[in-house]
Amino acid sequence: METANKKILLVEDDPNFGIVLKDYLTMNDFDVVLAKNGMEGFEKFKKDNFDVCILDVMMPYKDGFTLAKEIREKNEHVPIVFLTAKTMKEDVLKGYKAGADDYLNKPFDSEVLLMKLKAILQRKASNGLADSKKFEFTIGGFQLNSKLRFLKYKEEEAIKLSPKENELLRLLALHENDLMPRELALTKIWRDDNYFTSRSMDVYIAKLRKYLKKDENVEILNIHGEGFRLVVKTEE
Amino acid sequence: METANKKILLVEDDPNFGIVLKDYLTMNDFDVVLAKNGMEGFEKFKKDNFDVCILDVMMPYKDGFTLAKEIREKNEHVPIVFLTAKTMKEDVLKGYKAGADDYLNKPFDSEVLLMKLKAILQRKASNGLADSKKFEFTIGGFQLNSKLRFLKYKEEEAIKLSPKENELLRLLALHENDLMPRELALTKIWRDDNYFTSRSMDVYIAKLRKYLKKDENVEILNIHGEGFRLVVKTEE
DNA sequence: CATTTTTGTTAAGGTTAGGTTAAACGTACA
DNA sequence: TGTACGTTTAACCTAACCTTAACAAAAATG
Repeated sequence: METANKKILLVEDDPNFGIVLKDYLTMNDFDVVLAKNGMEGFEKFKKDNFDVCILDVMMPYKDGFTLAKEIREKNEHVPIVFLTAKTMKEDVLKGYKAGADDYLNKPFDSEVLLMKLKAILQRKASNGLADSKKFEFTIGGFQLNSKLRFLKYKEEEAIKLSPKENELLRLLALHENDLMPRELALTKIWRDDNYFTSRSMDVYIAKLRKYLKKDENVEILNIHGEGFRLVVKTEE
Repeated sequence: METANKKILLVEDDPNFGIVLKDYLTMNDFDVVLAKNGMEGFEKFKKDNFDVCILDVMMPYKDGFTLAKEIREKNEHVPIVFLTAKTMKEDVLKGYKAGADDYLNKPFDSEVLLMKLKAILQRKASNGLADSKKFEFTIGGFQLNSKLRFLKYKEEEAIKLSPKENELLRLLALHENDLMPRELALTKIWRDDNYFTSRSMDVYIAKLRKYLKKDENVEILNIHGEGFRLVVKTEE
């Protein structure tokens, strides 16, 4: 189903080490987004969906623990791994309290990191079927929580979604920037693919478009005769 | 439901270290069973149910990794933490392959171990089971004591809760900010899930809402067709 | 270019779930 | 035997949800 690589947010202030690590992970089939400080890391986190975050603890302006806390507020479940040169007890405690999934001392063996990442991703995956477990999404300026069925735009009050709205948006998000075939939604959500369910789905697409209008970088495009595509323009 | 302490199987061949660690964990409210080698460890594992296993890697006759493999065959999910003096890459890799949940180098800080154990147990707990022995909750400005069945707002006189009010609010609090499925409350509290018990539950939700009105940051939201959500807004 | 098919959108209708209050019921206990 | 308390049932109303219809616009078709 999902053939895409796992996406990693790597926040590391040492440019040399950052690049090396990024390349190493990329070589091992991860999609890596590198941020060079906590601020940038949080911005990038908000704009995309990651499978794991790797955070350096010692960073200027915003340290890894503070960043982790902010990330947890946006997404309760994304695994976080800390990197640190320090071995002080205080830091370790702080890290676990912030919801760390693992902890690595620098310098560390890159293969160990790789094993840890795989262990973490597998743990998440085995608690339920891979992406059927995924219910938190970032869609441009929106935050979709499809377990609690709400859609939140920036700091605005969350909008409640109906079951159909929710499942449809979730399906679109799972295929972000890619085709979400009409027939897929109809069989998965409506359990039946006929003229009327199809029209019903169009009604729901219209509803979602209305919600998503708040962010002009987000839109649902139609691919005539095929399905829909949720696109998120990422401008610089 | 579960009032018992968490049970730990500790397998450690160094008698001095083993006793010290056992005492330390016992002091911290764990039930510890100590085995002094892999063979004995496996025998004890088969005879009881453990919440976590802590295994020394370097042991005579049967090392920790081999033991871990045997344990995994008996129980796919019990968390395993390795202790080792070695720092060799090989061993770390072997450990993760054998399904380790964490990894600690000796000598280590005992408080770090404690945090790790808690993190692991919490991870397991949040994946379903173990709704534990929690009876006191802070809900915004309220204090719920569900053993004594009262709800206190700030310094006001405590309100007495009826058994049903109490259990329902407790269930909601256990799932604070998360979905508390309708069906869960009905099966756990009403022992039956039908039209009338469901309506009865709605009546109790109304009662609780009335009590909770005192704090405008606390509310019970409905998730149509799914259940309820006790939300506590944390303003800054 | 005319025609058919697909999609966009809004609104009406029907059904079910939930919110709330009050009366009925049941049981323990004075 | 009545009254106090917890709980259920009834009743009524509103909100939520989904489908269908209707008409307009866009895209494909020949």
